Amino acid sequence: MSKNLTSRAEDYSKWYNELVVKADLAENSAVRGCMVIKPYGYAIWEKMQAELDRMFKETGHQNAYFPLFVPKSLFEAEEKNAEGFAKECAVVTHYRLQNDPDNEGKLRVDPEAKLEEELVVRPTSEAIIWNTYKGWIQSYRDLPILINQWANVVRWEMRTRLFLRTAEFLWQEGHTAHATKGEAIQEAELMNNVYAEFAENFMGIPVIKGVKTESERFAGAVETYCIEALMQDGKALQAGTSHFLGQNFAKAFDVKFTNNEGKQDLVWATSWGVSTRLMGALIMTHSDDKGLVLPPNLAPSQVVIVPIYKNDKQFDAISEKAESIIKELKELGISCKFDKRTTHRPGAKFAQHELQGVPLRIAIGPKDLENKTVELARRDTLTKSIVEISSVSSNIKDLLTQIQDELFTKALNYRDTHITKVENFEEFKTVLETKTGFISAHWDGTAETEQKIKELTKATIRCIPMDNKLEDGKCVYSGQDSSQRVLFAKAY
RNA sequence: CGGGGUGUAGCGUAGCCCGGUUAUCGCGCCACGUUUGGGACGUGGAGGCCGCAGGUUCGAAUCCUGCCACCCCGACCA
Repeated sequence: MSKNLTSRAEDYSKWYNELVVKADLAENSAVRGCMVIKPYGYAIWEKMQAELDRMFKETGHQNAYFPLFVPKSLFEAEEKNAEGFAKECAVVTHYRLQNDPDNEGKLRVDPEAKLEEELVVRPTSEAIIWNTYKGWIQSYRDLPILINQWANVVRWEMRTRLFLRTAEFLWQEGHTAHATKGEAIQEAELMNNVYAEFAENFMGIPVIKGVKTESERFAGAVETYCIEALMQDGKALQAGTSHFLGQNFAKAFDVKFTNNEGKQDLVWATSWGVSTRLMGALIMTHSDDKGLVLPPNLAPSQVVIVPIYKNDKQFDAISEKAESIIKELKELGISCKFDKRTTHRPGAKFAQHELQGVPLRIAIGPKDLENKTVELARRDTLTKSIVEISSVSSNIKDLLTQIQDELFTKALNYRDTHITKVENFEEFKTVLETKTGFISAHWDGTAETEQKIKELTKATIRCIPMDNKLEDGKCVYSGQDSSQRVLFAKAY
């Protein structure tokens, strides 16, 4: 194993894969396309979960849990949804194994144990949930239902990449039921806003809120809202989606309610989700050639203390200082780890904590003991300073806030300088190949043009921004009239 | 699912074309000692059904056949 990561300039996707493995976030498993999320990576995911969960509850949602398996007949009920996911479903057909008579010591599927009806391993849970909601909803008094579930889902992807696209992934999926169309749309927009706020304020990832075009829309949705982020290599990443499902699932599962005028009506629905893919977004937004860079909000340890000593006496004196710093930080709500491993030398520890993105590092050695100082190093800027030990905790508190802000600002600057307006298709192709990033261009609104552009350039319409201002123009490809610009990019 | 490639120790590899003692090297691992302000050094040590199953041969990591797995490029996708 080489000591250094492949640089981003050399090979961005190699850099990404190495970083995930070397920073101990995740690794490939014995199961094709499925990853093992390791403790350090999972700790970051837990930070995301905790904050999202808090935000969901603050907006009135409750958690529940629905089955992993969906009977095929339920799965196929909403046709568009079923058709959209059919190609990537894992299906359970049998329920028992037996000893293989032709192959000693091996097992085989018991041909007698075939299921009456196949079970689809959920690629998403609308079907099983709406089948359940049918029993819960009779009157407008039963609405709204505002439920989220934390779960795993399976989508049998042809090609997978750690966190960005795995056959099984962790996510949350909200599924809400409403009495009116307006209320459901409001919910879908609200949750997209929650995602945007989470991405920007908590993860430090600037996002563009928008709606998807018809061809990019979630299978079964009437409208798909999304947040789109831009990665360091100029490719876009869909970081979250929120769908207004209209009455499609109510129709498919016959979910009706009596409104306050005594009339039967179909229920309006939304669903919304973010996944462990956010880990990929996190990595590709902030990290550098030395490894992961974590915004303080997401760091399992926000600060690490590395002791430097020549003998036990020095170590004891340093430990005393370290423990008192940790106590002060704890009172300020800051997490700090004292890396007192005797099995690694300071240089190795520095390198490891940089690789793992710990926002701040304190080093305490004999010189510091003498001068009543510590060395404080920032992961994001890789700068070091000598700080009086008496003021170190207040210093750190301010610095963490500053780092969180600066990471966002830096990413925002990059993003904003990588949205390019183009007026013709030549320019479109040139910008896409050389500058990369988002391209803001007029589009005639047809799926044909969208498809053609995708074939020619691999760029897709990432979204039609929410606050888009109307502007007369000509479609960048067809030359037809257009009333607004949309954002194109190559995407993950 | 189409095209290409690769399987040798925990990881990365040499050897394979042209069969022949004990399968190469680096990292990592273990023990002891010296070290500790940016990935330490020395000495010693452990670790291999050479992807699996057949075949050819006196002899196979090496040649042949079949199978399996994985990777890359396309198509598909959060």
